[in-house]
Amino acid sequence: MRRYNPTEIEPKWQQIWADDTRYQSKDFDARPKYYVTGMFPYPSGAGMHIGHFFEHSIVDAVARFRRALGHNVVYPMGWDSFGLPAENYAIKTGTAPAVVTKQNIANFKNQLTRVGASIDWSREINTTDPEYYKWTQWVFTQMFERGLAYQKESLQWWCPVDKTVLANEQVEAGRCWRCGTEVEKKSMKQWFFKITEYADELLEEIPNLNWPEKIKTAQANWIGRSQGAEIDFAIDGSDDTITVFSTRPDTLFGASFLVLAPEHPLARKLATDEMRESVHSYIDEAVKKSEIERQSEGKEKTGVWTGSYAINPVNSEQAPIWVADYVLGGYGTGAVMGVPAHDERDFAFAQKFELPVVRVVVQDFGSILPDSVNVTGPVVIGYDPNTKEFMSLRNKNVNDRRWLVAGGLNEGESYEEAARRELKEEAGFSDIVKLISLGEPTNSYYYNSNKNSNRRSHSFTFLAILDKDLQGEQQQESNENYEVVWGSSADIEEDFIKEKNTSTEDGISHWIEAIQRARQAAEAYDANETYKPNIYSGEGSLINSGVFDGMSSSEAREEIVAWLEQQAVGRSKVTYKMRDWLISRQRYWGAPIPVIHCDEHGAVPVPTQDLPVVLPEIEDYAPKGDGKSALARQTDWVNTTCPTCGKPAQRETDTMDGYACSSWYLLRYTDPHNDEQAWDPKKADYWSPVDMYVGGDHAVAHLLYVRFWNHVFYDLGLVPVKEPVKQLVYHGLIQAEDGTKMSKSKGNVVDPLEVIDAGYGADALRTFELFLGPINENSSWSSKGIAGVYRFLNRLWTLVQEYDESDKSGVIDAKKLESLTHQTIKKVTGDVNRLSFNTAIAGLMEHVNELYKLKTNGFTPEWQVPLEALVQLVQPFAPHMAAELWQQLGHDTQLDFVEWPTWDDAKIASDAMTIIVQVNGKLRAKLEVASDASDDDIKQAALADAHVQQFVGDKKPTKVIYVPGRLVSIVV
RNA sequence: GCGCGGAUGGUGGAAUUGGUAGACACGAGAGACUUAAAAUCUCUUGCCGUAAAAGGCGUGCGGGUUCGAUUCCCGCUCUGCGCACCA
Repeated sequence: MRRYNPTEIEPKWQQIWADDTRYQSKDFDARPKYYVTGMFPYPSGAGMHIGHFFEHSIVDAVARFRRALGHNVVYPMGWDSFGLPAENYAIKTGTAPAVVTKQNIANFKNQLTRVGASIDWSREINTTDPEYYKWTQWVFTQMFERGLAYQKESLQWWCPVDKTVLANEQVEAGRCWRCGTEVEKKSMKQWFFKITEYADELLEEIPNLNWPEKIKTAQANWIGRSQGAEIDFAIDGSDDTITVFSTRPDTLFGASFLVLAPEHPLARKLATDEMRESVHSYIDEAVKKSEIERQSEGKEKTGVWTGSYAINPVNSEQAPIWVADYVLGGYGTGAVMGVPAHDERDFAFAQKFELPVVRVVVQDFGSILPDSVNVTGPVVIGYDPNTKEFMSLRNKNVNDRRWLVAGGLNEGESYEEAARRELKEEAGFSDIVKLISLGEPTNSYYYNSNKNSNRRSHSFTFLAILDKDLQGEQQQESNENYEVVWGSSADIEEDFIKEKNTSTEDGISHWIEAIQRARQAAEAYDANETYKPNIYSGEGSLINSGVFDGMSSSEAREEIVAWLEQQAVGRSKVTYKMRDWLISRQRYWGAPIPVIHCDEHGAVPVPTQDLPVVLPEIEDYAPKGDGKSALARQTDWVNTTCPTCGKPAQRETDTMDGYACSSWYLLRYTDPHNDEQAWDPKKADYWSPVDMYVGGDHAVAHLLYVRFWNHVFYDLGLVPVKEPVKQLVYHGLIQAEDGTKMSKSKGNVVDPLEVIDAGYGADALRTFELFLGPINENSSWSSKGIAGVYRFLNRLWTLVQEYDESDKSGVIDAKKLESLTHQTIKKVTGDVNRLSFNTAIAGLMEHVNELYKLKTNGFTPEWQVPLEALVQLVQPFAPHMAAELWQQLGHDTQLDFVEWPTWDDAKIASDAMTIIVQVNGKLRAKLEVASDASDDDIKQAALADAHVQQFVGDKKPTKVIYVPGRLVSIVV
């Protein structure tokens, strides 16, 4: 018998695959195309790790599955090889980055071969190859001509160690994403791509993407579209105006101050003589501060008054103008209106600097009813700190405790006075230790049948600290109807929630809110703290807002903006969080930005026929901290002539962000060797979009840029669809055995080649990585676990060997064998389709276990077909073994293109089925019945079952439910 | 703080539309083979209970809907990730 020896068969098949062209995809083939790949890696010196292998296990399983389904599969591969590690290595050692890169690529490629990935190497690309970056540069010139690439002097994040500018996406918590150094701000002239022009389009397409929700929301948040309004505030005694951006123009009447970002152009100018010095020094400090310093100060607000006032356009009231760094210069207009009553940040600021708080929105409970008459008054909840009990009222007529002390405001009475009065009348308490206001007022809506009108009950809620033993007489009417009861807040709340679940009156949540606030206030009282009510920043009804009073905030938003527009002091406005994409890098190892600076013609793009602008070979790669790349010192290279006028001119010395190179590589795969154009649109037509793109990194940056470029290409007529990636698969990480992240420094990295060479082989490694769990979740490596998968492969191997060597004269239950096989084909096919590889493999294991039971009666010739199917099913996971066994089963065809097995439901079905019987929802019996038994017969059989009878007994079943093919549920 | 996920045996995980919770695997235990070990094969394995059954309890916690809930609804707790003073 041949032993399973992956170290022998795997290299053999890898050689066969490398020697023929079976994995080379054909353009314009009549079969349906399937384009699948993983995110191309940066070829680091460390080699591929277990995560790369995981990614390719997924891609390769899908590629092999699709090939067997009859698709023209392309599984291309390439190298994202521009980047800092190679350059830093070059600075240290003087070795040209191109040399190191070449070595690393060879290493990666060898590793990929050793997993048995069915890659079409004829399409291999490399971003550092001039043949490739020629077209990256060409895309830049296209962008430039459409006004989508532009140069701008701006303050930029600067990493003092890597000596380069960083994009917003490359700054993580105020630190450089590469080296972790605190970043600084530096003003420089930089190149940008105008991604903001596509913000709306990119956002609109998100819902149509078959991508993980997580990524889609991350992208939507990143784009950060805000619908709002710009509002112009005149400045008292000046011709300047300040325009603020707000998503809540409905709160305009509550704007009691304005705040400018330190970077705001008017910030210094508006400082009055007395305030000039403090304003200027505040701004100087703020601008100097790094992001990390601003953040480390937490939420503590700082700021300074300019001494000037703005005029609120709706009510002509004066609003002091402040400068504070909690307002961001780069977002909106760099100025906001302070509405402390309805914005937490403004509230904190107002508290600190004692600015007025004007409440203009009241929270509504229940749906707003038309023509509501306002009734106002307090709601009071009693609390006895000695017993920690809360007081409510029990309604004697309906016998529930979901009533609180509440009432209307008498003429001239304050809420607090009314609260005390009601507490005495309704509950009999006149000694109140303390009356605590529970913050923001609320509205609740109801219909008053006595008065035949809708009511809006506008109430303030109070917590009354009481001693429950000091209860006096209730007023007679109250006494007749209500009894004072005490209990935990949860008890009371429960009664209200019960009511809420059964009642149609949605205003009930108003009372629940009151109780929750009361509980918080009581906890604060017990802890001897002051209760700090939350400010209300949600939707509601307007108050203190002139003619807009009573409107819902959503309605008022429109009405107020309409009014502002009519007065020409405001306008509806959409703002995005996303900024333009900064692509300039002051580094050597990148694609040179193809621009020539001419004194006369400014920035001129290099004409297509002069591309590529090739990176010159140099001696010293190190940047000198002057904000320029090493290229700037290559005067021979820098000095050139203007393409427009031919006069002396200089080359741009910045290189492009690596993300630019990776933003179009998926298209280059469709036509990788074209030296006439970036790709032939006909080929892109055939292959686009990518059917499945697999990765586990870059939720926003890369995946947004790829989309952005493809949208641009679509507008240029170069691609057939707007969206480049149909389905995105985002896999989790494989962590170390202890559940922590694998890292070189921790020394817990599992080397995939070591696992293969230890004798487990690539098939076991691939299969195990897919068996660990759902691919979109993180999982942990397990050295024991891979042994289990190896055992399974070994059992499968042995099964075929035994069949091969047997005289095939056994006894066999052919029907069982067939049914099992079809069942497994169905399961594995379905599971692989939905990328549930772990359950597909489990199904295969189960199948092999069953076959082991069947083989105890020996083999027969009928085993041939089921074994062939099994080998086919295992092929996406363990292709080497599958190829070997396929051959051993007597085939000289390429298994890759043998049609995937199909199943027949009729062959899965058996004559008998198991019906479970439940009595009152509990499992009591299992019945074996004929598949064609009638519903009534099954019900009768269920009732007749002795065990079921034990539970039914003399009681008469009130209901017998039969779910066909599944269960009988009896209710007694 | 906001957004998006997740919580199931000793462990990783399964249950695709509300219908036998714990597939499959690891670990553990027992047996067969062996002089012995490894490998291999077979069996047991959620908890309580029992000689064995019967029975009871069980999918983070508290409620609800339903004949029936891991699955749906309401309210919490913990946890992972993303964004984070974005007005």
